[in-house]
Amino acid sequence: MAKRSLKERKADTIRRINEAAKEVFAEVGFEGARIDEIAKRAGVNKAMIYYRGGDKVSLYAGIIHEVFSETLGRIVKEVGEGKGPEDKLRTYIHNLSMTVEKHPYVPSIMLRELASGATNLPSIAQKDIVRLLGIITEIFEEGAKRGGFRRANPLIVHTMIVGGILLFSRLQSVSPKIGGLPKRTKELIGTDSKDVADRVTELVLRAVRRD
Amino acid sequence: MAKRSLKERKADTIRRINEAAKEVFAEVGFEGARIDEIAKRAGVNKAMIYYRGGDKVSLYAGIIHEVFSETLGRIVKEVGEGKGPEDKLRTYIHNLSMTVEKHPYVPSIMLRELASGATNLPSIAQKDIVRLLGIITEIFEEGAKRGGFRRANPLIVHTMIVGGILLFSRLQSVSPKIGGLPKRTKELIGTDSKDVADRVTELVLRAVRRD
Amino acid sequence: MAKRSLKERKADTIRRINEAAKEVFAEVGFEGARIDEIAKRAGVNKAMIYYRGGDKVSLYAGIIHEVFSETLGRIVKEVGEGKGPEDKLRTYIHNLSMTVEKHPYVPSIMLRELASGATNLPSIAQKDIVRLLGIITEIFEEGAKRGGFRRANPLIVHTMIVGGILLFSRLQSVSPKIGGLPKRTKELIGTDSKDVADRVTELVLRAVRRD
Amino acid sequence: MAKRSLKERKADTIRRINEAAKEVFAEVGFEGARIDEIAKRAGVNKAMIYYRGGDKVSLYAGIIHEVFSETLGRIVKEVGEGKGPEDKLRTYIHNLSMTVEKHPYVPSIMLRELASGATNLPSIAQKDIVRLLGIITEIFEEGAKRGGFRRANPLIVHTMIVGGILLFSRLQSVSPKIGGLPKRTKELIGTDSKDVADRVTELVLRAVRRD
DNA sequence: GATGAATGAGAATTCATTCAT
DNA sequence: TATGAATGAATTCTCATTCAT
Repeated sequence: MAKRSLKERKADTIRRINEAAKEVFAEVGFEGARIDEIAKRAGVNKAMIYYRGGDKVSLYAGIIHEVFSETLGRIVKEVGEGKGPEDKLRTYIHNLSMTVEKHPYVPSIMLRELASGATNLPSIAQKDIVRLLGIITEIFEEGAKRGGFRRANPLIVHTMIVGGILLFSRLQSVSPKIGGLPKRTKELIGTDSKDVADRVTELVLRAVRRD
Repeated sequence: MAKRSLKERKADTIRRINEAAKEVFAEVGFEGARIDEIAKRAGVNKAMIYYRGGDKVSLYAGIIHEVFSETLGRIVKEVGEGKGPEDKLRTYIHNLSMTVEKHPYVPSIMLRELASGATNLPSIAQKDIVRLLGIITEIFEEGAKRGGFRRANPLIVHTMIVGGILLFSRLQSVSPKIGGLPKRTKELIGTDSKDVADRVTELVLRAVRRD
Repeated sequence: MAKRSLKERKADTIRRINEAAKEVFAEVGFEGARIDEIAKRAGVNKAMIYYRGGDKVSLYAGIIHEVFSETLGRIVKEVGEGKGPEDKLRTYIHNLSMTVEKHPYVPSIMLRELASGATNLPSIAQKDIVRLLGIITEIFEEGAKRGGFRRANPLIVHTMIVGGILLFSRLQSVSPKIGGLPKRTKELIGTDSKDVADRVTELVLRAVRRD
Repeated sequence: MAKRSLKERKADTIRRINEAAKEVFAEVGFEGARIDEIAKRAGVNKAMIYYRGGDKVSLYAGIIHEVFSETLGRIVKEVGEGKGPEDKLRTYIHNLSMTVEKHPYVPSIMLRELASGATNLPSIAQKDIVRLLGIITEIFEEGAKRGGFRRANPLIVHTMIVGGILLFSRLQSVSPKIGGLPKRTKELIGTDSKDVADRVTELVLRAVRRD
């Protein structure tokens, strides 16, 4: 094995811990996650996790924050550059979907946070959510005024978008475990995630466009 | 105080245990739930739970099964009686929404199950899900052939419907805890749940109707 | 084994835990004490200790408080009844010595608290100490005014009394472990504790009496 | 900054480690002391402590030994030079007090050792204690035979002396933390340590002198 | 039917110590 | 000489579950 510098080893260790934590949190949630298991998957001693400054809570918070700030950052920038509400809505959906595609552990974690009432969600992430809701509300306001959108409750649309993306992603993961699925259903589930974003986008736009 | 028969006391105890369990599982999930807490809320001794309902797993399974079989039973019956795909889709959405309305703990539990890959979902409930997916698939097939539906992936529509209902319900619960929400957003969240079903239905129908 | 009622068993368990805790805290101090060891000596499962409401801190605090309030109670009462400062001083010393005789774990615990700056001393016990110092100060004031006492710093006298009692008690415990003690020294150490109180009293009175 | 030789740096490092260790051991005892904390206060890396002084036990032993051998050496020498038992007793007390004055961490450490039954006391230090007890025993024997001392148990006198010095020193440290002390008591505690030795000496001599 | 007492098997976290550079 | 990285072995505390009455 090629020798690596101390710095590289450190960085690698941290990265492995983070990867493992994402996996485990996604699989079994915050409460269900075991530090032992994270350490094992990261290939480090359990104490290493604490040495690197993280107890369970901060490990979790770090992961959430990373994803949220990245996603929100992209959305703020790209939606800001969008021409017209329809384009902006496309961008909005596209970016949410991209996050799920890049970080497959996100749906599990987010669904659990929604389930628990955001118990373990760091407060900074809560602010990110508020901003996200603000953005889609603006898109709809603009759409109703200038663009061709019907009047609709943007939060319901938002939950349908996010719900569609998150739940479909989970359905894809869960389906192999579910026995008795007919072939046809399996094929429908096998849709790839870019495709999902496109289909969701299409459905949403049809739903909100003025005739 | 009027004396109650043994039978009545027994039934009452079981009912209280079930109510408490639903609450706790919804609040903190399966892993996070504590038998101690359930016992406390039910006003019974911890040992009583084992004496009655069995262990944590079966307590959970019982709750899930109750809701699933009830919901699926309704849907099978009423969708079967529906006239045409549009009517059937309305009934489908309406019944899902009704379950959430009657059993406010359902969204939390379901989202967690989706998150965890149905780890704790009893196998009988898995069959129920398969049947549910079968039903919506049929509605869309019929809609594409005879009715006025466009070709669409019914699973994506299903996840948008369910996602919309479940996530919006959670958003309503979580929102008081989230600081910094603008008034306008709070108003939009305050929509009542029947209304939500109607709005979801309307959006979905617009999305899937052929022009 | 004779069957005992639930209440008796409970009381017995609590008593055994308390005894064991006193032993262990005395032997190795608060920091050194292991819950495992306490449980083992008490003949109960480790979890029992927590079931009975005590974590390490409260277990310790309970023990301290018991001894302090008992001792101070006796001293306040009996010193109050004493005739003249000399009698009161005898009573003061006698009662401190009695506590050590009845509760052999006290010297270890108190010396450690003095060493650590009362880190683990419950605040109520701190108040007890303040009162104790108040009492001896009054005895000396009265002694200087009315009785036949010389002017002396009562706190120094107090520390010599308490130091003598506590350290001598410890010397008796430690001496068997110390190799190389000459016979004569061993004999001197073998003095019993009532005797110690008497000798301390005699020395102190000689030291403070006006010629 | 002037460059220092390797030797100087090494010596300085060792000195800093020793100072820090004394502080920490005094504050929280052997069990409570953390190598991390010692390293931090010494301004060195944790591994340095092992590289230099060995492990926790030997670090502790080194500190104890230093103080003990120094104190005993002084006492042996100066008591040997003393004229008559009264003078020797003065010297004995004076030297014990001097050690406490020079090494403020000693009372805490010694009280803890007494508390724990000398668990962590290196065997060489145990021999020092035996010699110390021998010396005071001899002073009293001489005093009873030739000088003007009454018959008294020298070990009890020793514990009163040592107890007075150690406990009063601790009382001074602890008192700022204790709320509710009356002004008068605070003033009495504020006595400086040389003064304490003088007062203890005076009290002891009055107590043991033949009338 | 109901419950207080009790426990085995973990769970997170800490810490003295060693390793590799 | 000096140190950051890493870990094995505890340690406190928790919790689902069983037992005895």
